[in-house]
Amino acid sequence: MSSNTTLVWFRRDLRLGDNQALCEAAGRGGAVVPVFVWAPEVEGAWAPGAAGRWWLHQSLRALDAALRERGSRLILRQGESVACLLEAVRDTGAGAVCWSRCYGPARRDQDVEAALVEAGIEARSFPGALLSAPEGAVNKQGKPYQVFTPFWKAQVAGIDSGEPLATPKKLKAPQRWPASLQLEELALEPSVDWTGGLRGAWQPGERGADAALDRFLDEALSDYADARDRPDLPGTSRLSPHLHFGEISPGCVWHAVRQRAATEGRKGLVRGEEAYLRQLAWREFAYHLLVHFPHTTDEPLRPAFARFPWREDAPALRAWQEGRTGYPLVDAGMRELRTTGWMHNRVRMSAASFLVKHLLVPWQTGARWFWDTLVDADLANNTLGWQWTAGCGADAAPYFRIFNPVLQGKRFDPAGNYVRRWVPELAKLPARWIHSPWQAPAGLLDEARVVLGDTYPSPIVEHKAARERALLAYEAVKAQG
DNA sequence: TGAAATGTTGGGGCG
DNA sequence: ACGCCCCAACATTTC
Repeated sequence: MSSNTTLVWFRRDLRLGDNQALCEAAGRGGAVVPVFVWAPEVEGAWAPGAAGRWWLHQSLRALDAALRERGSRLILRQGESVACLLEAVRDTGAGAVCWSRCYGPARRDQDVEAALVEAGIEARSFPGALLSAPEGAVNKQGKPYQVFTPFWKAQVAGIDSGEPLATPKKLKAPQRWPASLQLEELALEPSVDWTGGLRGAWQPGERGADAALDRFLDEALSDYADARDRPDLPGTSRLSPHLHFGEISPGCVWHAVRQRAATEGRKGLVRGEEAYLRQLAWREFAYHLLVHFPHTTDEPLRPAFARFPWREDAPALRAWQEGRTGYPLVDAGMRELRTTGWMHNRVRMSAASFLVKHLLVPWQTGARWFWDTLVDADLANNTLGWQWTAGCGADAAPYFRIFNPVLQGKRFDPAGNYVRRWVPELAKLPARWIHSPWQAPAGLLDEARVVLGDTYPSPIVEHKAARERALLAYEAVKAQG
């Protein structure tokens, strides 16, 4: 025990590579004590959901294993963050605490920093979860950006994130390790195991993140501009949960994509690379909005939407959640979500639009369901996505843009293979009818063993009528701007 | 990061 | 050969 021991407070940066806080601690030459504090109460209503807790459990185990390969280990504590950290400082005699900042409405970072400073402990925090720190970013009027493209051009597009920081080869252990809870004691995994589908779909942890990035670069990036909209193809990066938990840094991903152009001797980026970096920039934009408008997790950014005549419709909500709306693309997406904890973004837009516009259920209700079921549930991205869909957010889709789930299916799942995978009771229908089985000739339905209203539901709302109802509801918002 | 309604155009069938 | 109509294809506007 000596005052040149440094605590590394792991937050949502569950990696050893390109980790500023860890490198800072290791570079001091003294002992390093990695600590994770499970303090869900701080986030209040937005404590991690069930799927996110499952992922967190796996990721903490992977982080501990990686630390042990380097002569270290992860200390687990549970309770209020300030109290736990001060206690860990006392237990180890540490003189400093390093961490990667978490951006969001919770004020934990500020509380911890103030408490450490007051206790005479050095506090060093780093912006490792984002490409650029959001606090000071403002437009020419001195206000936060509310439109993506100017934000992209001024704040993100030109970033050169440079070489990622190397992984420390060895971490000096303290003379005696402080007490730690067992991972199981945090009770992050569900008591009734429903996570088989998650286990089959993902490899949480830094190694899984690196593997996902390598696959994406080798197999999907060049076609990303077009294939990213195709839920039937492996055209996306699938990095979202890894990025959420910081198993890979956005700077590392950004650098890897740009490096690809550099090694091929290109000055500019090809379409796919540019399109993917823009997606990473949407993540930055989401955090920018969350930091500057923290109330938008629960309230629409555009105040006029307080007047919107949302409906209470428990049976329709349940049908949506369970993937039995009668619209195959929506149902496929909602079942993919429940099974794997993830849904393709193109389908997220269609499914979310269906809940908000066809069913007139409040976007907050959808956001809450996604929060509990997505392994990549992220307060910034989830808030942005739902407010975008509902038309009440920054740079949002106008309310009168109403997705037609049949047309979206025909356009982006042309052979119907995505629907066949997740809605197997429709698998034998030919592509022509698979997105609108109610229009199929009776003989074909018979051959495909489909009985509407029995083996697969009839549509719970009729598209044209639902569209007109949504447009009528929107009048209430339009009236006074 | 829509879709539907409405408008325009041009090729081809046909009297 | 000509004008007329139909309608697909595309463009524009409206929600």
